[in-house]
Amino acid sequence: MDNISTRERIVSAANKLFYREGIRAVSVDAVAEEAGITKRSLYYHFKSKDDLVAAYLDYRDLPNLKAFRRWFADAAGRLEDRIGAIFDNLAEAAQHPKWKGCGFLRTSAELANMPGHPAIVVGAAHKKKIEDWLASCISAEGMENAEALARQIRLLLDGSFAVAMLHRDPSYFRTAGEAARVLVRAGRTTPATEILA
Amino acid sequence: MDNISTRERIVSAANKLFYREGIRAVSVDAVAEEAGITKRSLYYHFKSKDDLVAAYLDYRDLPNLKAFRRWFADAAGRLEDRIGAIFDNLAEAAQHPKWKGCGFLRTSAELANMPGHPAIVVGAAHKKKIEDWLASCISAEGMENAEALARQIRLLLDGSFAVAMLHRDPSYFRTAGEAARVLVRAGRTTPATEILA
DNA sequence: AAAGGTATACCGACCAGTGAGTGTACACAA
DNA sequence: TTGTGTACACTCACTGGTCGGTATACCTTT
Repeated sequence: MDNISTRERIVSAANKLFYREGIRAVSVDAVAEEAGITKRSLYYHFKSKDDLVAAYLDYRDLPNLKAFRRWFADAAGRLEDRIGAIFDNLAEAAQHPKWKGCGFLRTSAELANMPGHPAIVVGAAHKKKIEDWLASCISAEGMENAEALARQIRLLLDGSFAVAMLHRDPSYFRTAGEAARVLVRAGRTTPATEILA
Repeated sequence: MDNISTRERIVSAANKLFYREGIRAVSVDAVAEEAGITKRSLYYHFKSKDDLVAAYLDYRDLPNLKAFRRWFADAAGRLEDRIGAIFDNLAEAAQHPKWKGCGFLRTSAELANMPGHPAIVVGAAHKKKIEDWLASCISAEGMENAEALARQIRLLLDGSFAVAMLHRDPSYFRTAGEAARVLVRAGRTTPATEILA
């Protein structure tokens, strides 16, 4: 078996550097140094940089999902307000000076020329989880068009990640939150067949 | 004066390679070779790779804007249908095997660790232009909440770029287009103060 | 019109540094 | 004694960027 704590130190170092600088901008040497080991030891735990990148995203998967769930659970009001709260919390988080957008989206953008890359698989799975979770929240409220609505909200989510990062302006999250509220309300009063294409 | 045609050959080569592979994945040597010149000559026309990257995005600015304007102008129906047509055309374009998402967004994601990078400035300006143009289209229809609505639609636009690329699934453009239609309709029946935060 | 100067546009060769990934040896624990 | 985990030293291709030099064209000045 692996020495867990070393492996975790490596992934944590990778998370710090890859999120801050990007994938190709960070060398394996830099990750090893940040983790306080040699590169050769890193290659004992990971068979390639590509695998390390996938592990980096995997490392972010659960904490991310949990934050979303918490924000939603802690919010009061109707469904649209609780979904809106997710965007408000994101706007808050994006004010932190170390915030650099969504690691999953940034990585997938950087590796867009390698479709089957393990990190892209992890990233796509993460985003699907978010979408599915949103759909479950919506259908728990008795709405029938949950999947379509969840997709639309997810589009606003990822759109605000991209735009807030580009302009370094967290207020786009609030704009997106408002749009999400409108969509939820519209979905409640309109039959699903009109929302779908 | 510069020899225009050489400079243009360089930018065109940069466009081809940077869009296909990403910024850091493409060396200056590779661009020079694609342009059929030596690296030394490339550095005669551009003072650094960073400048070349900015020129690459600048090269995409106008054609992109024109496509959007054309799609909107050629579409029939009400405002929501003409805006929806943009998304439908994007869905169409994204089916092309060479489609790799939005070059502006991908570049800004890759260079997110260099906020003042000339290419990011160009990218942000391009996206602002799109947003402003959308707002002008909306207010031309006599709607008062044009800026807020344009922002929301732009969020859906960039969101679908990111998501369609991640999953390699152009259908997200159509989902986003449907959401945009809903937002336009809601904006017509609701006073602006309720749309804004 | 000849001579000289200057700016444009290009190239081959090179530099110091960095990239991902390896071969081998050594320490420790079961 | 066998397997796990770590380190040093290494390969070799490639990186952005630069040096010195050349061919051509145009613009003066005589």
